[in-house]
Amino acid sequence: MENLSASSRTEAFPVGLRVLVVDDDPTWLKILEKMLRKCSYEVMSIDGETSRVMKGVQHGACDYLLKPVRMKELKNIWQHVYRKKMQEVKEIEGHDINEDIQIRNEFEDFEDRHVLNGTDMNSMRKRKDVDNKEHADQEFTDPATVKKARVVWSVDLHQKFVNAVNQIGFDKVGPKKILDLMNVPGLTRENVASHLQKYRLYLSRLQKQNEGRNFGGNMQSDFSSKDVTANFDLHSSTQMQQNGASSKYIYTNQKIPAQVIVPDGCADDFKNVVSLQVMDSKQALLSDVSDSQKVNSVSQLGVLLSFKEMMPIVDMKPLEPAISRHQSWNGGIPVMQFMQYPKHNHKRCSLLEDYSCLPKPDQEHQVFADHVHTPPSVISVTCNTEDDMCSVSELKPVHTNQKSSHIKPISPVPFMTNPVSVQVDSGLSNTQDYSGLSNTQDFGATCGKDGSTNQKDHYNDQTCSGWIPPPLQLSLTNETDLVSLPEQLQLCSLQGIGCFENVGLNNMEIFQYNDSTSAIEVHGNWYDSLEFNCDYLYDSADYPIVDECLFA
DNA sequence: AGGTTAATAT
DNA sequence: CATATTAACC
Repeated sequence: MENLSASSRTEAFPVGLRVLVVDDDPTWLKILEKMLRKCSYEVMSIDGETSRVMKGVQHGACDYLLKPVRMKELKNIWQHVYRKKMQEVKEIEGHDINEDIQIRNEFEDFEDRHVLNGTDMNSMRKRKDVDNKEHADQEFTDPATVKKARVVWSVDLHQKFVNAVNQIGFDKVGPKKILDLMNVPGLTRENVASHLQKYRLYLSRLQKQNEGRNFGGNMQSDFSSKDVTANFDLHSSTQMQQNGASSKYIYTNQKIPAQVIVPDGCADDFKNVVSLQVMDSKQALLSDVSDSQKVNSVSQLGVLLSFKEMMPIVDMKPLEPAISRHQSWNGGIPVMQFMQYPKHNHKRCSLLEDYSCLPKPDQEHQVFADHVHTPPSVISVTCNTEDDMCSVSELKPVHTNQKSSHIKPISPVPFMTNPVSVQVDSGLSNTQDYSGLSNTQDFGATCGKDGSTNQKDHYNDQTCSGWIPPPLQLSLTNETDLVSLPEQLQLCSLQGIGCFENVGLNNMEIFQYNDSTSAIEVHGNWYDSLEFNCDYLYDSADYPIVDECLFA
């Protein structure tokens, strides 16, 4: 229903339009007009002459108010509007709680501002109070009496939030910006601020855990994480520009190993977090990395995947070798840790509710971008159970013959040469529920419980005790072999993997899974350089478009 | 004016 | 208890 034009306001009631006839009190008229216009109601100011009122009703007026307007009457009208709106919302997209909230909030807001605080509405207020008492029994239907609903951060809402954060850039986010981007009616800045607070807390918690796990034991000072908070402020004034070229970020140290933590969005039970640790080194080290790998002298990437909420790091040994090497390369350079975020423009980043989609610091991007020529990457996967861990591979190239592997080596990408180590830890965890998948609950079980297994065994023997040959393979390197992950991980890692994109493999893109299908989508550069062949995870058809710019 | 943090409410 | 809201501070 359209609104009546101003000119028609005092005259005839256009046929087919709903008209709300109100008294001509300027104050009320203004209030109601504003309040109802949003709902496609037209507020009219006329006298109470019966004929005119009748005319209005005949032409669709759903109600009318005569002076003096009482709160009760106003509420009734509002209720009408409210119901109508709700119905419309339902018809369109099912019940959207946000709409509901918005409408109710609007009314309350209106009530507070114009009634409770109105200087010239004292009498009205009194009446309102009386009315409230009189109709206490029907409050449940009265929107005005409904307590302000708490915003429920549904998956969808959170997704919007995350998307907004991604677009803005983690280092530049602010409740206001996020609110604007989210464009969710009824949502307030405070709501967003609150959620942001929780979000940050969540991220910091994850990072903390991750740090402990990765650096706590064997890693030393170099990696000792300074402040958790540092993660959030990637000082770098990184510009998240995908515009590409602009490299504005000031990176503290390019050689700093970076750790990316990726929260997974798996189901509650799946408390694991996937974190990616990226290490950059210029040395070609990795001699052991592989023969097959031509290590270039550029940067190496070590990617660690760990599952969310893991327990304290149990054992880092599997990674030790790699790490030590890294250290040597980097010397005492502090590890830069940050949360991994999807590219801003990842429209595709639709991870479920979980916080997996973090804004991505571009620093990484930048850093790696510079190193276009990186050595082949190697992936090492380690799976830590609560007690022990299994490591699949190390920096060394894995010589696997797994044909089964779903991984299909992809055309080697020249620049994608960094060795990538993936560590998957599974632990117990708590449970935040930003997860949507619930497939990995028993991930730990799959890992050898004996814990004694050492990485080598693992990666040479995939079937080593407890270790279940994972179907999921991340093959980041051409020659490198695949890494296998426990099945349960497959899905989980989805998210984690997605994060790779930002990890500085400039080519990596994120992939996300859809809630409905859990399908993962890989897009972006990721597979430019990498090849993921997990059919079950995603369809090649769905592969995102490769960013050709990178190849240019 | 907004953002961040702490307190409080649910 | 986890999370949302509110209030108090930068």
